[in-house]
Amino acid sequence: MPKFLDSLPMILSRSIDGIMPVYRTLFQEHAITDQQWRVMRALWEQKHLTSKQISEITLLPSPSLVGILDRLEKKGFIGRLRSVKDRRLVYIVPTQAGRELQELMLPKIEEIHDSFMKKVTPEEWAELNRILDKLNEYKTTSEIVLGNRV
Amino acid sequence: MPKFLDSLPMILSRSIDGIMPVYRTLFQEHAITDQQWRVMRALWEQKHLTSKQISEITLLPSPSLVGILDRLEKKGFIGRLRSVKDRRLVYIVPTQAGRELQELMLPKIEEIHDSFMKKVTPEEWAELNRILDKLNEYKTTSEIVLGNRV
DNA sequence: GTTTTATTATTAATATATTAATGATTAATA
DNA sequence: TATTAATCATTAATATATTAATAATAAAAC
Repeated sequence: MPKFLDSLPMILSRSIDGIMPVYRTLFQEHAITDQQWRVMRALWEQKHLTSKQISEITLLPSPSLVGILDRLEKKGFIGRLRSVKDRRLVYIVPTQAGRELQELMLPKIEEIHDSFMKKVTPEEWAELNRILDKLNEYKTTSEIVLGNRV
Repeated sequence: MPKFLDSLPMILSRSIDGIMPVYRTLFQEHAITDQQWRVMRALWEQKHLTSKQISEITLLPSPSLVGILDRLEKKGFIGRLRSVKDRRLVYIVPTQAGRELQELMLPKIEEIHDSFMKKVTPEEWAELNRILDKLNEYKTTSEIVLGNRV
């Protein structure tokens, strides 16, 4: 009856708990958090992004982003620019210091990424993505019972 | 250059973001949180567990657990019992109401689990676990370069 | 053109995560 | 056995997640 530890949320949590500390060592060297890096990473090669776009790219919830952007702004890594065409929008732009942080961190982030890629074959990596996507496909229970005849 | 969205943290985050809402609907019906359910689930068929044991089983960090247990206690689902043999330990025990909550929720949790299991073949599920484990195996960079000759 | 509806960023309230530190207690060691 | 080191639960400080609500603005519908 080991369903708890083998449940989907638990195996994914274990995986994340094992993976993030590898990145976190780097984040701490630059005194930023996981989420703050996600935002900076999303701004890579972008002139600007709205808060909503950043939310969609980074998967960070909008209400959380307010504080995350506040702190990045206070650290001098980003700026906020209210759109003149649609005054509801706020464009987030990396500052010079933000660009420098990106340049500094991205190569090491990619190193870490590569180190994970080396642990599995390209086929396994593709399989992982395929299976996760399959688990996230939306189907109602009845549709499953009916044998996927959507 | 889509490395960001295809990075390990991002694909796992996307997966969790897709999966948890399915469970959360049930949690909300019983007015508890993801973490609070994890604790109750860990206590299933256990007379008692120490806070530390619960932390290890549920992957919830000890400092978070203090508040989570506080709230479960306030809701009447668990009790705290100081050990007499080792007065550093605190045993967490489910109350009658806690047992009833478990009985009520566990079947539905298993239904949800089964609905996910139906989305993939048993082989795919095993593959997923195997690949995630492989990604979490600890190897130093040099060991990988040397071709796993540990 | 004015009312209604949508959208964007934000606030508010509560719960949790992360890191470091602490008090109480027990185990290990000189 | 007196001292030191380790362990457990907890606190503290800061950052983020979750859900619901709000103010400002824009788009749609009447």
